[in-house]
Amino acid sequence: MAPKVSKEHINQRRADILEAAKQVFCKKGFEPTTMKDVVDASGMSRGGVYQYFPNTEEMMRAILEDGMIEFNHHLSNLLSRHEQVWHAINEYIDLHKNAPSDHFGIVTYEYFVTCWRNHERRNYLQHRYSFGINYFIQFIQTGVDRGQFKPLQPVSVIAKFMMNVLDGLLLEQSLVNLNDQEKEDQYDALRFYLRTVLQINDKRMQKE
Amino acid sequence: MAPKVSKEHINQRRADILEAAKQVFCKKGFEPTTMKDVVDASGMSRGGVYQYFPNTEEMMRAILEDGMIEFNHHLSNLLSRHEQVWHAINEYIDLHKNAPSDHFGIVTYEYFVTCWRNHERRNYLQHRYSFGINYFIQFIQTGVDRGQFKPLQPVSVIAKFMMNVLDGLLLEQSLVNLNDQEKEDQYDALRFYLRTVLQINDKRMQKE
DNA sequence: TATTAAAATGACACCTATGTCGTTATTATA
DNA sequence: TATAATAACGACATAGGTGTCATTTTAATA
Repeated sequence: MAPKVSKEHINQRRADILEAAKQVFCKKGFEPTTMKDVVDASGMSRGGVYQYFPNTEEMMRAILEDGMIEFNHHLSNLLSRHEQVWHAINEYIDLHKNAPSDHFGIVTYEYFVTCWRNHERRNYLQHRYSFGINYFIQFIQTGVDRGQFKPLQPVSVIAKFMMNVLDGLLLEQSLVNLNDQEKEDQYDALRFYLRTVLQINDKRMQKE
Repeated sequence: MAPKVSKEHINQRRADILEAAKQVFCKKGFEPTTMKDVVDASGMSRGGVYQYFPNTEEMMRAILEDGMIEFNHHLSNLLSRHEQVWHAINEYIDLHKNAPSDHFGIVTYEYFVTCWRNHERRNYLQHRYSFGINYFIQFIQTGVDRGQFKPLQPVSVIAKFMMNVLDGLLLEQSLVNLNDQEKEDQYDALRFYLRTVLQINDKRMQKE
């Protein structure tokens, strides 16, 4: 006989569980969250949840994947939408700056900061990291190709530095008390570095 | 009657437990480490360890405090040892760069990255953060006072940015595969930013 | 050497999460 | 409407960590 429920139903169920899991993660953090927590939050039965995910690790991974897809969707065509690459970079930075202020960002850090003791998790982080770096490299290289940047350091070094700073800022915002001005100042400092090291070619650009 | 053992004995015992705890932390990470782990690693009895520390949180805190004292010891008189503040900053950066490569650095991050769900831990991080920032501010301000720097951004902003970058680099080194050259490049990028934003006044300094 | 404060021991009862599995409810097909 | 595949349920046995406490050992003093 054919399968018992529709694909949509399965997907919905899965999404419900992930929604519940994300809520618990945001409230308790990743490590302390137990399968029991998610079961309770989802309103489903123990066996029911286990049918979809064997542990919180898989749930987290699934949430991250979904988030990645959404993030890429936001960024799609970024470079083709801006003649000035510097504007594209600023849009990226702004998107980063205005990330949702739930705890999920910091929970993601918690998840990755422990990857040194989990091979699979480490590989996954490495993959994400490379992806992010390549994104930035592509940005900068496009600026160089269009004759807008004349970088004083290797493009890959600048890309890594940018990523490092952005990650650090998200962390900093979540953990220590920074007011809006201090936050803005830090992003300004990043822009200052980028403007300087990229030697942006257009006078108009340097103001913003 | 007088107390049963000497102060030295108590301190030694305490130090032994912390040594064992640190080893377990480095091997397993902070969260997964149980009191049982530390008891087993220390070779003491359950009750014996509990007489000194009620949980792993207190152990971690004690280890951090000891480390802080040692770090300050390394840095003592840094500013008075260098006429050129830029050299002092570089010594600081080098000390950071050559931090021991055991896992304790990253375990410390794990500990602090979860502080948003633990008030006491958060206060402690805030205290540490302020301390670090003030250290950097003092550096830069001294350079300004000595007429060596002409910063293009507020001193406190530069200090925070520097701290952010250094923290990020430690994290990056621990989690993703960076070879020595890439690592060096990232520290160079930080120095590039600092040289530029501080407008170091002495031509000789700008080379190194 | 005898005394005694307290350091150290380890067994114990309690608690909570885990993963499984036999049973029940559900729904797409015949 | 009957049926059969399977989604969903929830009780259960297991495992491991926790904090305590009565008991034993230790070493500074008298």
